[in-house]
Amino acid sequence: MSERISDAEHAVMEVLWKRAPLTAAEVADQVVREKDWSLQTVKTLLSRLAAKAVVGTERDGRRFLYSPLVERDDYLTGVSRNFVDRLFGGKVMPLVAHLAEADELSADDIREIEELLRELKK
Amino acid sequence: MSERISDAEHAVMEVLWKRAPLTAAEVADQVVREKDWSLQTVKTLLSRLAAKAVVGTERDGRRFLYSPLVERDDYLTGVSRNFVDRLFGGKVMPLVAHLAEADELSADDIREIEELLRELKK
DNA sequence: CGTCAGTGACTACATGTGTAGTTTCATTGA
DNA sequence: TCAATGAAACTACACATGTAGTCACTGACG
Repeated sequence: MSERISDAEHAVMEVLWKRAPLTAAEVADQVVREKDWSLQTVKTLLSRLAAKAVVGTERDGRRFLYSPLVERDDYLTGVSRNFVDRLFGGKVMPLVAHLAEADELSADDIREIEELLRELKK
Repeated sequence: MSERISDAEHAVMEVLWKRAPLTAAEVADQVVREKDWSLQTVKTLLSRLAAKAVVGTERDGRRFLYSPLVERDDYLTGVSRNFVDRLFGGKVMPLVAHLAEADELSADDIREIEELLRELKK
């Protein structure tokens, strides 16, 4: 049932996942380093996220402090699963195979992943 | 510049990637096994894909035959790259690590991926 | 030859998304 | 005290998307 987070909203979430709580202005300051958006745009996104209960608000005098209510990890798990399901029939192997074939994996990547898998088996 | 393919459109593409060219009715027949859509819906999706030049049309009497103009592999590469870039800073390792931590990888998966990586190094 | 079924073309319409502008209200500095 | 400032709330608006409905045409069948 977890609410959908759009691309633009995601950029805002990344800021809050780094540091929170923040005011809208502080979030906008950070977001603007990446995206060329106006303060109003960021505020709209924050409102939408709050409406979806993906971020929480806490009154601080006349303004709000925003904090994520969803863990970044949980979010990533959700979208990753969805992604792998939709595009690779739910199997991770074809995804890795595809990335490998498409030369998206460097030798370093391969070594790191092998290392990781070795750890996992313990 | 490659045109965006929406989720619903993607389901249609999967059918055409399996076999093509097909008529709209044939595509719909296949799609309906997965999604509970009407023939009209599938036709709309085909039109939109054709408008975006993601599928090509060839007149066959009074109807059309549809074929993909985009390779499945190229499409997958595009979306995978985009996905990994947006969510994992362009690195595949964190993605695999994440899936692993989230217990999305079975022991079989791990073995298969190791096998694949071993092959790659040759 | 007239009718019907199948086909593409066009239309529809609610909701989501990107991207703000405008309004209203309270606080604070002069 | 009063005006300017800054914050949230509300409004806007075009385009994308999911999900069809309707229309007009044409060829096949009786």
